Amino acid sequence: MERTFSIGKLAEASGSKVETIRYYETIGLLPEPERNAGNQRRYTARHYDRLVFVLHARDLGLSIEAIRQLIDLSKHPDLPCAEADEIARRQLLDVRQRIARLKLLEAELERTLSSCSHGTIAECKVIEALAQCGACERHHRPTR
Amino acid sequence: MERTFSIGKLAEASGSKVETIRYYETIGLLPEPERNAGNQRRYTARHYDRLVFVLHARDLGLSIEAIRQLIDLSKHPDLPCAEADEIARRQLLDVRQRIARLKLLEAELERTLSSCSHGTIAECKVIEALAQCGACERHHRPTR
DNA sequence: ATAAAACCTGTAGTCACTACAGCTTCAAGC
DNA sequence: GCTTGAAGCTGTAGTGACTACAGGTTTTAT
Repeated sequence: MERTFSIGKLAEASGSKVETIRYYETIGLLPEPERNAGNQRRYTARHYDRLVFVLHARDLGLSIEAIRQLIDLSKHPDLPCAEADEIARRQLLDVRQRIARLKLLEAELERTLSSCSHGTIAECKVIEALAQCGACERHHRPTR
Repeated sequence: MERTFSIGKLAEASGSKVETIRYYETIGLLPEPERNAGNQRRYTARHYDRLVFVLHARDLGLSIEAIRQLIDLSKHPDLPCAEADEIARRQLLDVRQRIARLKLLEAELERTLSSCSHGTIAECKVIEALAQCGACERHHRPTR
């Protein structure tokens, strides 16, 4: 019979948390494991593999829904992989957009900080800069 | 008497939403405006300024809590601005870390996608790559 | 045998909104 | 002045992806 381990060991081995594992089970991302005589979850290496898959995908920024789709896809190994490819491609586009946006924020914060002459709040450029409209993409009317 | 406008006009002028404005009021980021005879909110230019300040700060990634601190600071204009400066500085560090992290993800997704030979799911590198450990920073034991 | 650590379920809290239900009020056209 | 539809009101629930807690049971180590 297969070697099994507790939820605590699985959390430790995977670098995640006990609560997260139980949460993934309730939303169906992890299959329900067997229980021992005392009703405690006993995991196998297959659970570990699945959990690591989910954690990696989350680390890459995939939503739970996207991961669910990938798992569903992997249950039909003879289908073409265009869909899986598409999920990753969309994610890549999204990551690139987030990088671009964050770089704008970085520049804006640098601008904000460099203009601060460390006086009192009344003359603080940080607060002032936020009240004004720097590299702002928002559609609003100009400040008075 | 001052010119006032409705919550809808304020939303439109600021590029935000009616619900968001009411939400900011309930959590104390916007002061409660006067009401007209029919109990509807009537805003002034000062409300608009405050809202734009909050929206800009949110766009820059500041948390509601950080914005609350900045607003509190701005009520004491004679204090030194070191604290406001510090909030922006922490935010800049955070933004830079997020950028660095996203760039790792980008590289990983590129790697994942470029190795896909567009066959069937069984041989799909996208799913396979997620199951394995690329540029992964997570502390877990190696896959079998 | 006992005590501490780990586990269980179920529920509530987090953040920053967003959506909805079921009302009241306002503005424009006739 | 009347009607109608848009806009406003309050209060509550839902979102995503967990996280924390209360109050119990089981396992493990001594």
